[in-house]
Amino acid sequence: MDKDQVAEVLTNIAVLLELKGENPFKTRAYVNAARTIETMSEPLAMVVSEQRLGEMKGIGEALQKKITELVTTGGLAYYEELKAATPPGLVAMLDIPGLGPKKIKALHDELGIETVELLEQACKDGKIAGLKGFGEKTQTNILEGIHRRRTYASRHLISDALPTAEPLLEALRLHPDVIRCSTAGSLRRHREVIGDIDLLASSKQPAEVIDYFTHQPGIFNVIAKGETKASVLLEGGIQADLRVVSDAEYPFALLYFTGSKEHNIVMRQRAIDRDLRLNEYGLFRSGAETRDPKLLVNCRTEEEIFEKLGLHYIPPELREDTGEVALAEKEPLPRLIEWTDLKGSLHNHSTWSDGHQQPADIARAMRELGLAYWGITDHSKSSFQANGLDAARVRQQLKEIRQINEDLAAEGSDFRLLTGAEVDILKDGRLDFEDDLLAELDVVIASIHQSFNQSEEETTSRLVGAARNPYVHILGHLTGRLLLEREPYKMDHRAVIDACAETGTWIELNASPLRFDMDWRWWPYARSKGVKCAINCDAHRFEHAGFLRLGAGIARKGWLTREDVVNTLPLDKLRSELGRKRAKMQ
DNA sequence: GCCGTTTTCGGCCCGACTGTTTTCAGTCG
Repeated sequence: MDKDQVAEVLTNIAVLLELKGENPFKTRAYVNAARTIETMSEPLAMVVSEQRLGEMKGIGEALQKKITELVTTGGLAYYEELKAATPPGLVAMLDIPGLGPKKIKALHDELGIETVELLEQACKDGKIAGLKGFGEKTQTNILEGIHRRRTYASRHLISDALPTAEPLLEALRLHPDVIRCSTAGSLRRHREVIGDIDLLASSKQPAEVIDYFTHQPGIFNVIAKGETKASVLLEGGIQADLRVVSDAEYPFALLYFTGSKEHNIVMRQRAIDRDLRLNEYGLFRSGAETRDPKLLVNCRTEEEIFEKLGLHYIPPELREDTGEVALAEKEPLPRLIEWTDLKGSLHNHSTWSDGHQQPADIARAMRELGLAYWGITDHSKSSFQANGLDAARVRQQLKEIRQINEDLAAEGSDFRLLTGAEVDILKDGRLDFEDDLLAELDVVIASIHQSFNQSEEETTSRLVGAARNPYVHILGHLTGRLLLEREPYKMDHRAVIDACAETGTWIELNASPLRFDMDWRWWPYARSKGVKCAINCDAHRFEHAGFLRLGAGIARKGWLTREDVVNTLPLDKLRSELGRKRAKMQ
């Protein structure tokens, strides 16, 4: 078993233990161990065989044994026993809001309820309200929760959440009682997929702000409403939570609610190590009363809180507990890329294949946006579903684009289209075009669009092979995933990144909000190997140029700076970089 | 289940909200 699989088993064990009613700290030990395994940089099998598991934080004697069993035998008796003892329907019930392990256990023990369907029926029959600890309201809420889960997905693309959050935030900004406000949570951290929208405001009149918020247009219903906090369900199916705090508390609340949870635990622990206490209300010198204002360490902004804890500032995108705190202790974090650093996108489509606009119109639109260049890289012939081009049509398109560029030059414009192709990596690893054709193109992207179900070894060797081709500049959407729709195909990131490092091949950060592929979690490794990134829109329409902004946000999560991203370069420098690999490999 | 210069037991981040109770447990983030 590899580390992802081991981490998944450990996470599942934690869920099963919760349902069993085990000590919550024992449960957490499994969650922590899963995270440690997932984020370790060495191959797990090596650490196991060298018996160095115990050196890792959070892995003691018991977990060493279990992980070793998983890695060496591919299974774990303890896990199988737990699974056998827990009806799978109970796990599904955890997804219903308001139902946690204790209530689910009670439902199972008292009424023998083992599935969501049985639970729904029991609610309708009025059997739940009579149980100790349950009531009419809980029964109704469970039914509503089951219904809502069927009607709406509970996870949302950031591209759906951002435009939903913006009007709410704007409304808060305009309210006279609101002093400061911001998004928080996973949205502020710019996660690719979010659960709900977190908003934070400071005010002297919290109840009024809460009331104002719950009466905004676009609210389907109000889930909860208190003095300082409200949750609403928006018409698009996304939940939004608002918390209102005093302005003195605001920076602490913003830090706390931006998270992530794991990052917060590290920060709190750091405060404790300095004889301080950090929570959403403040940073306090140690004392019996944790919210005693006399013990408060004054901070007006998040920046000041980091400073008081002996840290350089950590941008929200990096607050994921992937080593940011340890580094911020030693030195300023890298200056992350800004979306305005981007000069164009190298991977885009036109009506020649499955795009919606013609090259001349695209050139005009992208020039007006203030970009410097735009690659036209239509599909190759094997992508027949996308109207892929054969060699003859590619050469025809080359002529058209050259003419457009000549016209641009005649008008005195510096904007240029780049010629290119998104060439398919075929099932057997060959490319869909011959090298002599690829050599005629400004920019070549190689991507997988077929045979998604091959083994990890086969897919990896297709990608490594493509990287070894001297004419391929970029590997496109590395894993083929479609967020919330399609799983990535199996491939070995490390091996592919290493091959790119060796050959001078760039890796795409496909900025389509359905893809964001390669995943941000792999960019620090790629960066450490000197592999460059191209943030590409994979645009099929004008509007997709806006993906540059979203893509830059994901690149920031991957710790990327302007220097790591090739399409921050001006056109002449980009052209010389595009020539570098071809020169090196000939 | 993990951890430890206050170390082999007794902690483990912590507060708001809801619904059920009648002082609090469970859930959530």
